[in-house]
Amino acid sequence: MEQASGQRPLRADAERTVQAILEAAERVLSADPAATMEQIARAAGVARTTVHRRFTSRDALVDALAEWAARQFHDAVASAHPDSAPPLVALYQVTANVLRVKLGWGFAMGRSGPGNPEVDRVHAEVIEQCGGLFRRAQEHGVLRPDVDPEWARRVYYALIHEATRERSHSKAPERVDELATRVVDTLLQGVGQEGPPLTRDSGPKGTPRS
Amino acid sequence: MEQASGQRPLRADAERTVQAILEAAERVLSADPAATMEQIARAAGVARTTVHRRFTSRDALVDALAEWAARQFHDAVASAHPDSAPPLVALYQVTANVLRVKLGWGFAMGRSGPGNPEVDRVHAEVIEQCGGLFRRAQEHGVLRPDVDPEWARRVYYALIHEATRERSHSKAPERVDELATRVVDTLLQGVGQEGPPLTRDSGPKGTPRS
DNA sequence: AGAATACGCTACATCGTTGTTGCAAGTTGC
DNA sequence: GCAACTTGCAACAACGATGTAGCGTATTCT
Repeated sequence: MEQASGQRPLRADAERTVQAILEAAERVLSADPAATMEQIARAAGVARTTVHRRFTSRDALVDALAEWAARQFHDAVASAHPDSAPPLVALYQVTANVLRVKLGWGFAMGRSGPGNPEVDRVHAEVIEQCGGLFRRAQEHGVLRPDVDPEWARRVYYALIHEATRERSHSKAPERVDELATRVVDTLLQGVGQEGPPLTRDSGPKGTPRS
Repeated sequence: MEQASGQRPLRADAERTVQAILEAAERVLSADPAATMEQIARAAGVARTTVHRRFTSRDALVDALAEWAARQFHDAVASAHPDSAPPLVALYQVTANVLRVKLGWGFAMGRSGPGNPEVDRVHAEVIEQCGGLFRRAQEHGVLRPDVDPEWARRVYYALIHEATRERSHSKAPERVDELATRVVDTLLQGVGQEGPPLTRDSGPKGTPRS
């Protein structure tokens, strides 16, 4: 077992094949989570038997995929120094980094599920870091004191996920910055006008009271 | 084809069986989208063959489920009068109604996909209504003028979806109101302190250090 | 009560997917 | 150039899920 993880040094072409399979699996499985090995193999431009040679089973393949994505995810968050940089800077940096990764590996990151314990461990670690960041943000007055940090984190995740569902997947760096700005803006400010909305009546416009 | 849709008047007990199957399918499929007919049948308390008697195929079952959920979704939105009530009232009402439905039928609503054209039509209609509501909200000064209405709608969907992922699924009415309040609050205000965050430097704030 | 309908159960046919094996041909690396 | 490695291809076995059919029994409706 564990053929995909560098058990023994693979030859150059074999290494490329593994990479091609992983990328194809990402693409195909994000479109249809129940896709067959045949579809994945065709998308990777290899024979189905070759896929089985590199990954002992279908589960092993999606496991490797999830593990690879989890590592990318972790690195994207960690490289933004979420527990040392100023909260707002770190928040933006984390957002941009994660978006960059998730734009290309959307499938493998969503389907974490209780499968690989290693993947769960990494995800929990990331949640821990995000939680710490949000706590610091709250102490620094970036977040409102009365919001549940857990809810804030989940909203944050959801916004990032939604941002990756944008039309026209141009992975250009400036596009990522634009998306990150929108995510952070929406997270902190929402989409409404200033002023507490629910405590006031439905009073339409007229008195924006600038 | 089309056995589930009242082709011919079913007997009372048969009608109940159909209902039980749909509810069980919702529960089981939300836990595992690739669940077997056997699992669904067991969960419904009937034999697998009975499921096949009521639904010609597996696809027909999930189709019926999606159609049923789409109708519920549509009714939940329409009954809030999204294009006549004051925007803020309508927004809250729509949120509460949709939450009420989705708390019990989360699976069938997420998996819309390009399957049943009727389902797609209903969903498009709902999106149309939401779009109109958000446009009116913008005109009434509830939404900021510079936000993309489409982005606002997607954020709205994501927040509702996230709210249904809460621990402890108590479908108590007051719980729904609490969730709806949180969703609308977060949508309009976000989770941050007042003031534009990204234009200012990382400086935490006016020294809250109590 | 009687006819129609619905259900559970068993058995069976079919199909698609998974995973394996062997061999020939092509590629890489020394 | 040669040995080791890798891939494609074809064939095969095993498995689970889907869908069908028949029969005996239970329920509903009138």
